[in-house]
Amino acid sequence: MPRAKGSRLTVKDLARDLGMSVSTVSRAFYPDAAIAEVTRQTVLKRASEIGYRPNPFAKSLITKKTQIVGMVVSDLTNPFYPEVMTRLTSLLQKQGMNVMLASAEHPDGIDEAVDLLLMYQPDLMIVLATNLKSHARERCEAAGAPVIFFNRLSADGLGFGVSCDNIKGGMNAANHLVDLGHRELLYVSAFPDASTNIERRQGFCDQAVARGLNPPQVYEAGWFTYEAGYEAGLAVKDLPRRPDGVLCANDIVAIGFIEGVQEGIGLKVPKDMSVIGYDDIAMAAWPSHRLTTIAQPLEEMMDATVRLARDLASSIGHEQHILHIPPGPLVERSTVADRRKHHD
Amino acid sequence: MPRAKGSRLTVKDLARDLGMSVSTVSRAFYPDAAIAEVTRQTVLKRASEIGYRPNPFAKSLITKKTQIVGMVVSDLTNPFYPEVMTRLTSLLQKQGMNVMLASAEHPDGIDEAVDLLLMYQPDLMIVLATNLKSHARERCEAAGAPVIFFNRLSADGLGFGVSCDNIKGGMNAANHLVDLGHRELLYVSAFPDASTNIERRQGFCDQAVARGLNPPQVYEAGWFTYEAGYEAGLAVKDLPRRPDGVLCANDIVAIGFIEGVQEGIGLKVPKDMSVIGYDDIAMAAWPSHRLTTIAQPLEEMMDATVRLARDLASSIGHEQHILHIPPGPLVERSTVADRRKHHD
DNA sequence: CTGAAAGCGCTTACAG
DNA sequence: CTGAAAGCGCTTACAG
Repeated sequence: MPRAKGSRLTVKDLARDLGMSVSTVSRAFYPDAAIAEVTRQTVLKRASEIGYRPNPFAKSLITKKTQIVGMVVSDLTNPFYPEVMTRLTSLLQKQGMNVMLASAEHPDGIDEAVDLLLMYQPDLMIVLATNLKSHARERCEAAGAPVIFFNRLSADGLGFGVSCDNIKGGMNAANHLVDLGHRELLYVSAFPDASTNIERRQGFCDQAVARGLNPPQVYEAGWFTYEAGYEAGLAVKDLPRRPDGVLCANDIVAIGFIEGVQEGIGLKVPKDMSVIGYDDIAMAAWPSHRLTTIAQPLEEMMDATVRLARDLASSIGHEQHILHIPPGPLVERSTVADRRKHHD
Repeated sequence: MPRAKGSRLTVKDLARDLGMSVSTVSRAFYPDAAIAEVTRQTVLKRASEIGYRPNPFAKSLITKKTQIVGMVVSDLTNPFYPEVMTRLTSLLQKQGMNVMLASAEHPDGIDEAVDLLLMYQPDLMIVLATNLKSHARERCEAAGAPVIFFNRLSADGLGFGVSCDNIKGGMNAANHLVDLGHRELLYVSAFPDASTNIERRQGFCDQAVARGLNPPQVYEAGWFTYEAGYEAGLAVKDLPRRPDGVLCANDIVAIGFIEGVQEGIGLKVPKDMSVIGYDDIAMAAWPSHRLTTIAQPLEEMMDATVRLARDLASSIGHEQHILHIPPGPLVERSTVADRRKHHD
């Protein structure tokens, strides 16, 4: 028997309806509570009939658990993140957690976004944002909320992280190019303070040298965007040496880069220059691009994140650590050529 | 003087610290409360010093306002939505509202996502999702939360909506093509239950007829995705009549369509066929695509949404209505040809 | 296994 | 303008 129009049903309503005490009714919603199974079933049945659900706010006041995970995003122009954000949200919801979102338009706004979310005392924060030098970790820790950095490391290497092994990924790209006879490499760098960018570059450059090449040239595109990649492509003509193989910091940069190289200075990919991306976003497979790229092991990364989230939210102790998941495979498509026949 | 490690500061702590009553302290946070201005300043100053902020959950228990807006998304593969979602989130945050996110992987999951959000008794729901035949509006209304449909209409035409005038947009596209001498039009339709799709189609087809052409052919691509557009492009060869001008349901469909037409059946855009998109997403301007498109008046739409959100959240009465904002301009790029010279 | 009572952190009539 | 008290909707020792 629903009551006044606007207001939700409360435990009291349900208790009165059932002729039980509020304590008993409340217990029915907790699997571990001491309550007769038959009582629980009666309560649950009636609750769903009349549409009663415990008010999560009142509940959190007692339990000190909010079931809320705060999610901070900023790197919006990269299609990788919307997908992660949205799929992670679905997965977390299936675990009974709800996502509160804060978006920072600029990498420097991350700390602000974090503070906003912290007001709601989330059980956990997940940071999908770029900026290595934010103070997100300290702030969350001070507020008692553990943080997971997804696809990023925190500035100090502390906190929880889920990341693919970007150094290894960079190495794989270098090996692939060297194996196919490339001799002069280039790394197109994106946001300089992103750990992904730094690690991919390091793996790529070190491995090139280890394989006997000159240290790769590095072009600082500055951002993880199509536009930055395009500018980098245009700028290739001003490089001291013309590269024959390049790794871009991620797919969206690579797609812009290829366009810049082809339209701006008339070089052909992969005939004149091979290009590899990183992420394997949906767009990389489009006929328009057919980008060869290092895949991210997205499923594994998300599963690991959700598992970690579940544990942390229920206060299961974990040493802070970074989960390094092996990089996904190098997906061969149409932007890398075999140059071995051209060399001796 | 902060207290025990884990726990947040409370009004009591601040009151004790200041030698005031909790009532007085509490009042300092409400602009309309009866409190001496000097007292308020003292409280606010000390609060920010020791880092006290009222617990929003406890607060909402009394005020029945949560400052939460629930946002439902589903149309994720369309880059239009991540951008809207994220920018809307920023704008709402500036108004003191917080966004709780639920994502439905499938259009049919929208109602489920809505229920989940409703648990948190949001002051307002915003639906960014596709499906015209969900019961989102009824459910939200039953739960006492007003709904704004962004870029969509509800199935029954009720509820609040912010939408560009898609019929007008479709007409503009038809006029542009007819003006440039196109004679045989095609509409590439996406999700059949999306109001945007239906309205754009209607405006386009009706106006073509009004201008003396045959009714445009319609190809049902089924989804707002690149892949659906690509398939549609491939399918052009099976059409009874070869179109010389086409409007796609949105940009991402258009980009896929063009690729399909060019790669699959060797026609050139715009030489053999002109194509217009809808939305003017960032990608449309990329050198890879240079898509001619009907822009959405995004800024106006978001501003209108935020204004409406503010009013509704603070219970300012409004008649339910759809805000129809005039469509943005037709942005001419490189996918429409002038065919007037070929006709007499 | 069940119920009466206390209390989570707040706000808001009600007196003064 | 200020404070003491009641109460928002819940959970959880504490008795029984």
